[in-house]
Amino acid sequence: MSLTNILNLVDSIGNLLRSEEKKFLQPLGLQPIHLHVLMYLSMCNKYSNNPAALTKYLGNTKGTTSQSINVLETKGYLVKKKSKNDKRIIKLYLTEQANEIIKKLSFEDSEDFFNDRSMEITENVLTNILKSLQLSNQSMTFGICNTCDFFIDEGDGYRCGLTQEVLFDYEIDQVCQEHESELQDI
Amino acid sequence: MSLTNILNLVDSIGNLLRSEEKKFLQPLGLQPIHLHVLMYLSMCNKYSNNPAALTKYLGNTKGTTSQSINVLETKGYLVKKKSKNDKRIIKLYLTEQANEIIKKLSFEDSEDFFNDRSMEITENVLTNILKSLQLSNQSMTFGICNTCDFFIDEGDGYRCGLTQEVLFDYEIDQVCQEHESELQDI
DNA sequence: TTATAATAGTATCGAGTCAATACTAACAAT
DNA sequence: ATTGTTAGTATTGACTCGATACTATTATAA
Repeated sequence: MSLTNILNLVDSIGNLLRSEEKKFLQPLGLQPIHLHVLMYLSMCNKYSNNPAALTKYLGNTKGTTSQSINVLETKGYLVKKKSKNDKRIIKLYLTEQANEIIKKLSFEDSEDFFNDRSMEITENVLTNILKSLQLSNQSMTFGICNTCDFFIDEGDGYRCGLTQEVLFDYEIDQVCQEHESELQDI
Repeated sequence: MSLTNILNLVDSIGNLLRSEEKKFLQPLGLQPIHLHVLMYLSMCNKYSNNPAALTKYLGNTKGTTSQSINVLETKGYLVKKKSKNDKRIIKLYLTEQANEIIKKLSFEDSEDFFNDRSMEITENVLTNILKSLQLSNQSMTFGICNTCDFFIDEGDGYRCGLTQEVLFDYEIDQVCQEHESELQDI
């Protein structure tokens, strides 16, 4: 019942998932890194779908990230658009072709080995482990929008306290690179 | 509170751990795959410390595994010994140099955000997720010796029901490539 | 208003991983 | 003996990744 045990389990599950991913990606001519890029872009919000955020998320150099993006662009999985506010920034958008791949790889939640309470506890424990790892490594600050300290519920809508922009319903579950929060008690 | 949420958390924690691993390995001139090999060899039992088991565990081809092992041998992290029973099989043993690296990367369990019951539930849920993934993919059968259906507790000692060999105390917590078990109820 | 610095991203090259293929050696089976 | 299977190695080509050097845009400062 130790943190080490849990992290070893996380690692084992991760190894298995990656091993299965590989078999799926092989016929498509894609590498694991490319799938990570697609998955990230499918989760992230409008402040976070650029090469710099990807670089931070993946832990690679920006040159490497640039190459990964080019491969995906050439193969038709994403398109680049220059940001209007800041012409240095490039926004990345997934194509329908990419969305189909992501759909195939998402898990169906049909199987219910576990009761809801167990799932809830597991989710809380893992969330806190993730947060504390992020804190102790000071490296990554990614998180879900509506769990952020800057998130504001105005009753008739939502707002980001950092950018002061209004948030649409579909945006509040997305991953943001500017995410900040303290640990929760459980 | 869904399986998908939990698997996404597992993936995020995995990404973060790998990202941190990379920073640690860079100065040593090692790649992530090499650390996975070392970690596996530090956990596995005497039936599982050979290139074929590593190939199955890592999901790579045996040629690729052979190369990874050669790098680690050249750099002094492991030694090869031919098996006496079957001269085709090579047994892999970690050196002291490798054990030091593994020790540096193991987590200290000091921090106790979570109560024991939460940790226990999390461990059970993750264990069952791992098992069910292994079942549905029919690929990997690795697991801890004493959770195996072949494991026999004889009161005054332990025995493997598959090989019929006596198991020493330190062996019953190791990872085995022949592991088999059904899902637990929780 | 220029300089200067900082930020976002790209291009290129060398080192290294990985898959595919073909190979040797040892064991198994008939 | 033979044929087949299993365990591992060697080689080659495609590709990833990090390092470095580069352009373009924005921010800061004198």
